Formats: sequence, C-alpha cells, structure tokens
Amino acid sequence: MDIELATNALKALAHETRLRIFRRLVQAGPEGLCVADLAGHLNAEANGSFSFHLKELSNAGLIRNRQEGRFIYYIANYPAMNELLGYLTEHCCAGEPCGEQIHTCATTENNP
Amino acid sequence: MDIELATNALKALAHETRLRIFRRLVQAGPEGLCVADLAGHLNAEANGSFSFHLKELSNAGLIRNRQEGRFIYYIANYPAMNELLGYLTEHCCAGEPCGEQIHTCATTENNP
DNA sequence: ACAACATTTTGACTATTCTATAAATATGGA
DNA sequence: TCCATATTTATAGAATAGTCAAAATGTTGT
Repeated sequence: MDIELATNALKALAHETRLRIFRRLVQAGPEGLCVADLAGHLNAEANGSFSFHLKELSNAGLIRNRQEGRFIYYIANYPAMNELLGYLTEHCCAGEPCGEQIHTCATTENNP
Repeated sequence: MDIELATNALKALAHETRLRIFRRLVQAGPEGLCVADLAGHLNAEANGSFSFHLKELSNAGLIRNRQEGRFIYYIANYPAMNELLGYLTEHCCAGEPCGEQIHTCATTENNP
C-alpha cells in the first residue's frame, strides 16, 4: 500500500452512497450481492448514478464483481480494506505505548 | 459514529497532503507536532494551503491542537480514528467466519 | 511600543467530482 | 428472433473542493 492507493481508496469511501454500499458489502460476506438487491437494501435505485459509484469503488480496488447470468454480484475486497486500515495506523505512536485503545477485531463484536 | 461523521472523516483523509499529515501525527504520538515541524517532515510549506488542510482534518474531528507559546501543536485524535476503523468493518460477514484476515493491532508491528 | 515570527483567514480563480437523463450493451426466456 | 430485464456508458450541467496570494491575528523578545 502506498500513499496513492490509499488516497484513492479513501476518496472512494468518502461519499455517503459509496460508504453505504461498501459497508453493506462488508456485512454481506464473500457471496456478495447483485446490484438490484444492493440498491434495494440501501433504498436506492439501480440507475446510472448508482453504477457510477460502484465503478468508483471498483477502480479503487475496494470491491470486486462476478457475473452470474444476467446479474452482476459485487463483493467487498477484504484484503484491500485491511491493507488500508493497517496503512492508517502504521507505526502508531512511533512504537511507544500510547495509552489509547487501537482498533481490534475483538471490538467489532463478531470476528472469527 | 454515524454515516455522516464517518463520511466527513473519510473526506478529510481523502487527500494526499491531509493523509500524510494525519499519518505523521499518528506516528508522532500524544505530544503532537507544531505546524512548522509537521510541514518540515512532509517537505511542505506552512502556508495558507497547509493551514486549510489542517482545518479540514480538525473539522472532521481527526486531529486536535493546543497552543504552546507562539506554536500550535497538532495531535492525532486516536479514539476518533479507532471509531472510524470500527465503523468500516462493523458486522463484517454478518458475523460468520469469512476466511479473510481482519486487521488487528498485531499486524501493525508496534502496538501496546 | 515595535519588529519578527508562526499560523490562520479571506477572496478570487481553477479543477474535480456528482447528478441526471438518455442511449447502449448484454443476458435469458417466449 | 424479439422482448423484457439488469446494468453500464456517455454527455452535459451543477455543485464542491483545492490553490494561490495577500492581508490579518496573535505571540514573543527587545
């Protein structure tokens, strides 16, 4: 992960519709969701604007897709997300105990 | 953390200069850095543009500052960062083991 | 009080991103 | 083959964000 990839990913997430899409896909798991269902869950329409946002997330490498019949399923790219999170917290407090809690899986209630 | 706070934070981070500033402050620890030193570390100038970016990060709640003499020290807001990271990964894979590694402190080489 | 320093604010200009609409592509079924 | 469905692409206009230069604010030392 370099600064350019990271800013691209953050730009992609920095929009309410796209953040909703991404979070929904993170929650959906490795099966993903097809565009219409995804839009349905978010009370959005599967129109040109929605498609534009999917493309932004794809270009940033945060989501992937597969075609199944005439549906296209989008899936969160978990490794990409993890790289981004790691990049943000890298070398936190120069390695010294900083007295602040750093995010861990345990804090997100439901990790393997 | 709600969607609006999260998008504001992500927008703030979604710019190369601001991401550099933020990461540098994360690495600097709770003492923070004054503007001139911060700019120096990033090969940037402590000018109006730099100040604009500091304000964006402040407004998003990602950094704080304190005045010391005629210097202003900026400090990463660790709890805000952690809330953001948690928000992005919340309910990952709907609680099912997803087979993907989720970011943990252990992966960032240097956590308390 | 004055001068120098550190940083922020303002305002005008440019660039980038978002939305809306319409048309295009691709797939599956009758 | 033809039609309906699912989704993307293209284009133009509207909205938002970023940069630059200059002036303003607040602080310290003399």
